Amino acid sequence: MNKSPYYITTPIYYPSDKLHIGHTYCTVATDAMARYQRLRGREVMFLTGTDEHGQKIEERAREANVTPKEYVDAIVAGPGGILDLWKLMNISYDRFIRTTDDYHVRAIQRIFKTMYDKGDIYKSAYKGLYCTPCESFWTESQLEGGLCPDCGRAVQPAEEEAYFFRLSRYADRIEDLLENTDFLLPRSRVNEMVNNFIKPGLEDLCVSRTSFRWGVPVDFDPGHVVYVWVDALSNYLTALGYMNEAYDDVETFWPADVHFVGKEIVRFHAIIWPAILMSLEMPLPKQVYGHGWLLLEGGKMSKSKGNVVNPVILADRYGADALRYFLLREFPFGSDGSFANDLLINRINVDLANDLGNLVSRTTAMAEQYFGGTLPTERAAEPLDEELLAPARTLRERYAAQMDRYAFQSAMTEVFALISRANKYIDDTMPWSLAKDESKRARLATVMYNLLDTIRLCTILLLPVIPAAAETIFAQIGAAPEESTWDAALPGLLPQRASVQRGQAIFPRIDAKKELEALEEAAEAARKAALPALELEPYLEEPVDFETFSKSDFRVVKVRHCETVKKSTRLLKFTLDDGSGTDRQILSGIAAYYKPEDLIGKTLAAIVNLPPRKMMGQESCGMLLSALHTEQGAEKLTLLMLDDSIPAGAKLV
RNA sequence: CGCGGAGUAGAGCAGUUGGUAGCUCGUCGGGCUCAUAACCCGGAGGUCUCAGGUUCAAGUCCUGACUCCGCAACCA
Repeated sequence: MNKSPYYITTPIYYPSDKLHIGHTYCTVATDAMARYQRLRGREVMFLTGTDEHGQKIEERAREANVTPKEYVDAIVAGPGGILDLWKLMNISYDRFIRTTDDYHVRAIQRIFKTMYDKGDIYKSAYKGLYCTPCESFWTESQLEGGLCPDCGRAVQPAEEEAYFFRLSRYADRIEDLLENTDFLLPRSRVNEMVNNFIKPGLEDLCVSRTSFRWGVPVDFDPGHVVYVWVDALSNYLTALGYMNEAYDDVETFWPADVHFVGKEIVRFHAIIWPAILMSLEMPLPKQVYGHGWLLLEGGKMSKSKGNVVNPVILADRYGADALRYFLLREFPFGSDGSFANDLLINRINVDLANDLGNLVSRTTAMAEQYFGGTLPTERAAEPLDEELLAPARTLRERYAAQMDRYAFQSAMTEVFALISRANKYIDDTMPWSLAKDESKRARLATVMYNLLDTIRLCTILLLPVIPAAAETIFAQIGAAPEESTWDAALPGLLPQRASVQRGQAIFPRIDAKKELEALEEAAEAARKAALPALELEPYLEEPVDFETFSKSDFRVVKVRHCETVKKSTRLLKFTLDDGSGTDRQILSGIAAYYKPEDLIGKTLAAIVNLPPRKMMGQESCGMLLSALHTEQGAEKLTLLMLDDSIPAGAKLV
């Protein structure tokens, strides 16, 4: 068995917002792989973290009126932040790096200087299209209708001084790496990289900026900060202590065994990162795996579409294990998948509740009922047992073959095929029938033992995916720690006098219909909470001259009568005393906000010299004044109500 | 002709190196009663987008067409 160290990483996430199910997906997969390798007996370093610099964070912080550091601190370490999410999801990372950590900042400065001294980083001019108000450079393809995508104003060609990385120098070696090795997986990502980026020619990369301050300063050239590539990618090394004194693990763990990354950042990891390492004369990671995305309703998940799935809500309702299992079982890791609540609930019910949970439940119940919880040692095997035991003997190897190629979905399918086989074995052997015949106690004990032992075996292999539930199952079937190791993942290693301890249902069945509705509501509530608390109408920039304003005749009016308008959902009809001696009729579209009877007798304000206008066949002479604003996406309207001591007809000036 | 991916039963998906097309839900029928109304068996339902080609044999390889999706470089 291979006991060599194993180093695996997630990307470091950009904490400009809370993380969503996509980040959770990647991190859960990495965690499962890390736990699998630990199960295999390897010394694992599992690294995750956050990429905290850059213009976007600087802007967000300014909008929130806090410093950038305060802003990211809240998202990373604050309540409900990234650290909390990983705790909730039971993520067993060994180290968490933040690019604002002192040791990382110092190391980046040294790395930058090293590459500079070598001649791989040089100073030149960055040319681009610049939006002055936004202080941002844009590429041609980013523009919307030739205008700045942020503010919609015109952009000008401009240039700024910047440092460049001589990426072109390494193009040939990288093409060879991608095409002739299995460095980048799955294979389908290779064509995309080579055709899109390498064949057209690799251009040198801009690796510093002067247009914002929030980054690692270039210590030998004040005014420049290190741009994202060198800063973020190097985290995989600095977290081990490369060019810093915080840790001393480079020898042990570098090169990394695999970087798990989303397909959108494959390019950075498969081209730029190897080039940086080549420049630093460091060994390359063994593999980069570009996993697929979770799509929603056929489209990409995005905040603007309002279809972001909140992992916290799901984990709270169903448990982290259920969500972890779903993510890894439902989707092929290398391709995109469609996320939907009904898929989640269905998968939990069918696999975890009906098949696995129920198997544990019925098996432990029978062991208690027939043997008081502890099996006797007499045995009576039958040929039928082989139908369960034969696949059980080979399960571990079949599972490992899938896990070793990152095929979580197939690995889970292998395990659950044996769980299904165990359920069938119960039907085939009919323990309840054996229990009625005293002479068949040895046979009954054999059946129960085979079942408990199969559960144990399957549970070992499920440890990487559902760690907490697996421990509960071990406790219920009486498997000791030494019987829950990789070496023990073969049939027959549970003690003959196994002792069960029946407990609560491990994965309770979910009422699908009720839960789907509840999830809809929760999503709706979350959407509302995310809307701005208060929105105001835009202020008019065009001035109005005094004369025009003075022409408007605002008067105090008293409501004599008020009623709804037939066939209209929005209108209320007012009969008003405007002080002139003649009643005035005004129609107003405020039925959604007021009941007619509540308004009778109130003192309001109206403009009375608007030309009369017909609405729903009735004449409206003027307009009532009200205040309008938006609260969490909902429009609120309030009539201007005045002190009742003011007489009708009083002019508002 | 920018690049890549996808198109398989009513729905959602799996099919690694070409060898009798599988899974979940739904549906119809049967069995069991240990269990979380769960479990087990069986039936119906597919010209594997279309058209060519290679092969003894193609969902799987090749060519072309149609449709959908993603990416398009300093953007995490």
